[in-house]
Amino acid sequence: MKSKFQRWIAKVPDAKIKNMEEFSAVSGISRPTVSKYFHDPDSVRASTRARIEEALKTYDYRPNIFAMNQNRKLTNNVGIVVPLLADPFFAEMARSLEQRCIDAGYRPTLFSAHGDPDLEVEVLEALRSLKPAGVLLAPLGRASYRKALEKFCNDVPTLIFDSSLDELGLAFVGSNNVQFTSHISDYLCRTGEPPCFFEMKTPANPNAHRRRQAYIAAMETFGHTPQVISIEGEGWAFEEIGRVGGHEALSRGQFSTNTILCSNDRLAIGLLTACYEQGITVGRGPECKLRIAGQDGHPHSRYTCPPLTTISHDYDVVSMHAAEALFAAIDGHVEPWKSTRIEGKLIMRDSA
Amino acid sequence: MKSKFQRWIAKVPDAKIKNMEEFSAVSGISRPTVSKYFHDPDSVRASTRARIEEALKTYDYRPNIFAMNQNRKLTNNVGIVVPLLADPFFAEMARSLEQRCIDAGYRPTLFSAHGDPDLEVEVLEALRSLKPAGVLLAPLGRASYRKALEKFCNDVPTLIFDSSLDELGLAFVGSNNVQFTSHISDYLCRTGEPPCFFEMKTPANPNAHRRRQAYIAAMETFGHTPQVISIEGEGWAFEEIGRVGGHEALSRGQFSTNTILCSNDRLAIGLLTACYEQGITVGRGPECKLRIAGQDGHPHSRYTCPPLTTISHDYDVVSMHAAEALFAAIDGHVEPWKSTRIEGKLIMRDSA
DNA sequence: CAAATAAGTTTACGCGCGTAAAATTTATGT
DNA sequence: ACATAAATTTTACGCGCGTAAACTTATTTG
Repeated sequence: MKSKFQRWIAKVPDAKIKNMEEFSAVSGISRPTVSKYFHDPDSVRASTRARIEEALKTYDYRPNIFAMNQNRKLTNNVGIVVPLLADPFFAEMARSLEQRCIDAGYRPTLFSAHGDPDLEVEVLEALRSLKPAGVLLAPLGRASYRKALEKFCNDVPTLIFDSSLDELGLAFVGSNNVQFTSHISDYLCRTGEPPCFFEMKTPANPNAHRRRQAYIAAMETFGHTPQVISIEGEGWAFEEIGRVGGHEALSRGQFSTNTILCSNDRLAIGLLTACYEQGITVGRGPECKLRIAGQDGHPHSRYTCPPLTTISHDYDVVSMHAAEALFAAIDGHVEPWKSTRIEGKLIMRDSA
Repeated sequence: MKSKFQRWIAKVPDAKIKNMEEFSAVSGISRPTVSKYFHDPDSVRASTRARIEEALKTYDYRPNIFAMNQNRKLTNNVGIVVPLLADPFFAEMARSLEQRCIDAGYRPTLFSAHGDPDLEVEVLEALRSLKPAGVLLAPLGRASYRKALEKFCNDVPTLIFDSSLDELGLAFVGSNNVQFTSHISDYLCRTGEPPCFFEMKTPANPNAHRRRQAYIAAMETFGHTPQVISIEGEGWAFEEIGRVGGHEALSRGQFSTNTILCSNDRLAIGLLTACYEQGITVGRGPECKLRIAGQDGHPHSRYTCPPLTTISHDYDVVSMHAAEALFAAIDGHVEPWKSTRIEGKLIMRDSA
């Protein structure tokens, strides 16, 4: 009866293979072995693998993903969650992480909290039901609901990146914000007047606090008086916040030196616009009134006028460490919680 | 025996509900009815719904998504596919569409082809196995593999947005590129010298061709001689292409008037940088040498120096039409293929 | 070449839920 | 109140695949 079925299929190669049963029939390999093959092609003998792949060419069957994931202890899904996909920094990180997941044989799914903590929690809930093998999470920061995250990390292997929350999850991988700010502060001090620090009073991201502190520490090391300008503004529209806050600070003469280090590039971009709108020239030349620097290496920073001097994340290295740490954990290589912070590279351009 | 089980559960409310069977026991509603409820809460009697939701509060059970989707003719998954998520235009469209899907009760999943046509095809393959109820697809354009897309559209209800490919899919919703270019060309002609047109010779997006043609038509209508500057460059790094191409065109004196209309905002941003680097002032003032305008209403265009005059997509309206057309098709409201093109809004800023 | 080991085959069951059919209960209307 | 329609319950089966156990065949090893 089986051979009869086989022959019938052989006569109709266009016939769609409905399930693994039928495919095992036409490939001549038993279903459990076919199942093993799809779980891990290297787990079957080379000759068996060849026969399966031969049949695969003719009948292009693909196992039902829902039925597969239903019973498997672990799916090969990996969730990538960022606070705001519209921010090119996160878009770039997400792209890089997605590629690494695919290369490692996982199925990445991208989620954005769109800047909304409630949505972040909802996303994690949805993610939970996907039974992911692991999750790469860049939390929203201070606005995140600590308890919900904690609970999630207990249930799902989660690697935290970009901004750290205590010792949550498997590990943390991100940039070394202290080094960022120290390094660029040092550069600014050596090349001109010591910088003021331009930031949001209530930043959306906890890294901002580290940067402010690192700025203050750096200035004291160099024997200068730190000056922090904290502007109003809520949410993730950093450019507009920087522009409006910049106008105010400029009008009130709040900047005590001609050099301004911004907490991040997007804020700097807004400040540059404010300067333009007030007719204030920015740059290193003698005719320029102000030097402005950012932090992040935002994809857009090359194209501001003047091009923005900044200190850039090492996107590739951060994403590599993050992905590899997660994959190691998924493979059972348990390690104690650890924080990895990658140094940034100074990018000298015309703005400072 | 059933009541016994029920009582046992009642004594241990912390016990995790494993499946619908157990949940139906503790809720006192039969499993088929519970199943109906999760498929559509309004399909059960109000009193039944109340009892289920009461139990839901105590036991927080959620149906297994894989088992659900396995047998359902249609899942409630909706795929959103964009050519490049790192482009803020698509990031914004994706965000908007995602929200509309959630509001309509669908489960959106975001995909980006990252500018790579091969990846686009792979994404569609992966999407296929998710058995989506529908897909919102912004194709890569000329580089897309027509046949793969066509096959996909035959199998999955697909709405095409942003850039149209013949009469593919259920329908097309996008911006009216002809109106875009005509409108802003008109504005530029009325307020100064007629514009040259600055574009990529081999654009990544087919809308670029429409815009060039509309520019030429508009110029002829106004009795001016059109002049198109087509620069070299492949891929999606438009800013850099615009900057490098801008330098070349400026050095060679290729611009026949003092006004340049760029094919899109990202190209304009690169050109602005090139102008800055050559010390050429851009803007409307008498001291300015050049006027530059873009097209798209890119999120960043407000923050260039000078702020970029552009014509903006009506993001909200486009995403609304796209989402509603797809949902209507999913609900079985079959309509002949149709193209909807939304007009853009002129945003006058300082650059032109 | 026989023994040992690895890989594949049979058989069988379970996962969690969709869904159909028939029986039963509940709501609706005159 | 009673017939009718609507909703729910029972019962039962199937989806496509994971996976365990016992057995058979193929490959490796000494």
